[in-house]
Amino acid sequence: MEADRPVDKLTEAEARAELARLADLLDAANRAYYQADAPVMPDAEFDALKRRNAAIEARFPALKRADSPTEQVGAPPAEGFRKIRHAVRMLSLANAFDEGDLREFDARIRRYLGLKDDAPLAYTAEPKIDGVSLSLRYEAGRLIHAATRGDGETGEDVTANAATIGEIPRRLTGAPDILEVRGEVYMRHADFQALNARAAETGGRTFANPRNAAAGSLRQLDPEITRARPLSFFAYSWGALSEPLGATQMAALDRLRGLGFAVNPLTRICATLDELIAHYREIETRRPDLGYDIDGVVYKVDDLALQARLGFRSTTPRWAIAHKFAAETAWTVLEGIDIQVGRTGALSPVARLRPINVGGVLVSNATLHNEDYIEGRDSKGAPIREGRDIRVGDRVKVYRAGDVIPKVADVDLGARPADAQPFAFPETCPECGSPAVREPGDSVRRCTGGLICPAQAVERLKHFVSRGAFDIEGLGAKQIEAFHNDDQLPVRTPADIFTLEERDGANLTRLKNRMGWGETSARNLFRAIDERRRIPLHRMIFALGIRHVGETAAQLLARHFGSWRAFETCLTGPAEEAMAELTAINGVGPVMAQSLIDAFANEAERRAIDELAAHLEIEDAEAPRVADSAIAGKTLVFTGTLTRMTRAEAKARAEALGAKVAGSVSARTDLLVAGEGAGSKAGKAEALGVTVIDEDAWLDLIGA
DNA sequence: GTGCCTCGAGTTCC
DNA sequence: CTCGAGGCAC
Repeated sequence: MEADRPVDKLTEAEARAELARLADLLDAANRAYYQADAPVMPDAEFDALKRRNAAIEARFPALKRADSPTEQVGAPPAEGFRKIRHAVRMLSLANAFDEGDLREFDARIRRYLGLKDDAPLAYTAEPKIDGVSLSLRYEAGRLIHAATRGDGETGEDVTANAATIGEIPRRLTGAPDILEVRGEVYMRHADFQALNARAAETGGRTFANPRNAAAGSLRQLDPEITRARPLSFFAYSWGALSEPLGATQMAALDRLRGLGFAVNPLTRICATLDELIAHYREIETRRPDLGYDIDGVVYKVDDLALQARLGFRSTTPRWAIAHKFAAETAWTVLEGIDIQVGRTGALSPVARLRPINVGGVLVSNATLHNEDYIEGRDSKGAPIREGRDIRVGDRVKVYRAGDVIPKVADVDLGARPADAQPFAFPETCPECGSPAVREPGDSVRRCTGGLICPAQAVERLKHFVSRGAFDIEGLGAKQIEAFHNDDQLPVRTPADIFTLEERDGANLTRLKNRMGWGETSARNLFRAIDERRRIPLHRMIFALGIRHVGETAAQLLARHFGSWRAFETCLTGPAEEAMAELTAINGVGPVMAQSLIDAFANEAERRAIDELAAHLEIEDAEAPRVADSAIAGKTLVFTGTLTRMTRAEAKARAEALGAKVAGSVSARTDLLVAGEGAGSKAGKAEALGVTVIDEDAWLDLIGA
């Protein structure tokens, strides 16, 4: 067709067809570039098509499609939404799946607070809306910004879109000077159906479920599109505040309602666990008639002073839990079992399924965990599924754990084909043929090929360029695969990445011979690689991909050793000394230490590390940051009975202020906090000349 | 030895 | 998101 006819000569019908063609083309290119990381057309051509699309849209605004490529930036962060750092982190919630989990939750809270089993402890219970969480910041009563949750630390700025939602006030009267309201943006069933019906009529794109519709609508680059989408909002929490909203969760929610926010009408106070369960059942019964999707019930300790005492674990508050409804399940046929080989050599079975819709998502793969799971046993050998094994050809039940990860939950023995054979888990690596062995006590079988195994090598490289490691822009998983298989310009070890430009030569001929690479993209890649020749120590350690050493452990090691030289010297020295130094680090035990020592003792690994380090300038780690508090860096011991807080709480407070808490008094103890009825520890402390303070002095010290 | 709590590693789909 | 297991406190 006349693809390149001048825009001003197009008839309306031609323009419509051309816009459709461009939308497909650009969408495919976008996906290839951003999702698969394998460009299918040169950047210049992509830009030209995009300009043409925009020109046609400008001339025929009425024809602009719902899925217009000008709206659908493939999401390179730079062109997308601005980032907003949350003043108070947006956490997720721990989950409870049955009454047992719920009783444990209550028991844990009582233990932490030192409350007896029969002491009163009220909770709020409210439906958990299945939408998109949003944080709204108001200053002096004006909406300043709206941010999505993102990773909890940093979200996306969707202020212009949020401001178009009717249930989100742009101005508040009588609100605290600073007020961050948190809640859920969602779409009601009726609105969702109407939206999809309209989209179907006009040939626009329809959404699979209300949650996707809400998420997609909130992330429109053009707020006018969001305005046309029927979104709703429930407030359920808050972030930064210049003054408290109330003394209890319920009072705070009432205050928010008074300020003009919608608060879910099914929110209740429950005085006992039995009341919580009764309210859960009631919400479950009413679920089909609510008119919007919910996926459980959230319980929170009502008393905000108690919430403050309970505080947070690493990613969740201790004072709240989400009681989830049973996940949707579906039956389908297991068409095959493939074995994937991971970075550490772990052989993981993946179920290939006859595609099936589970809760609004088409699922064709699912995890089968490991060898034991297929056979119907748990890691300790106890039977699960009454010991029924899973065979290719079986009819299996699939669900999405946490509404995300597809899993095979059960098998229908009645539907098993007569010729179905038990699955023979491979004892050699399907990728490299090396023996795959299972260490005693380990639940996974691992390929012993190490770097010989192409699957392990490529997974190691993917880890190397991943987000917490070298994070090289334009060099994602797909590109790593391509370079790994490239005979002209191979990348087989991390060091190869840093010699790419040199090996390709000044004309970049080899890279440009490859599909989708032009001058610009090649230059951009080399620039991105150069930017990482200077790398912080912790990123370097994490990037090595040593088993048991994740991001946290890498930070710990970097802070302990301070420099690459010190780290390397320790690990290449005598093994006993290395073991002693490593295990002395708080948070490093014998297993991780051995894993580190083994990695540096292996000749091939060691060579790869040395070659890599030669291309890099590894930055020293910052000296451990000493928290700014009276007890930072001190070692504390508690003894006797504390009356105003429990031991667990006191310990958490002390650690939050940078102190270490030990169990017994020694010469290294800086401070002993003696509660009522302190015994031998106090005597020992005095004998050692350790400062002893009472509970009141302790509370003064921490400013409580 | 037991019981948290966290971390690490593996997983899917958009 | 979940499971298993490492690390640590009791």
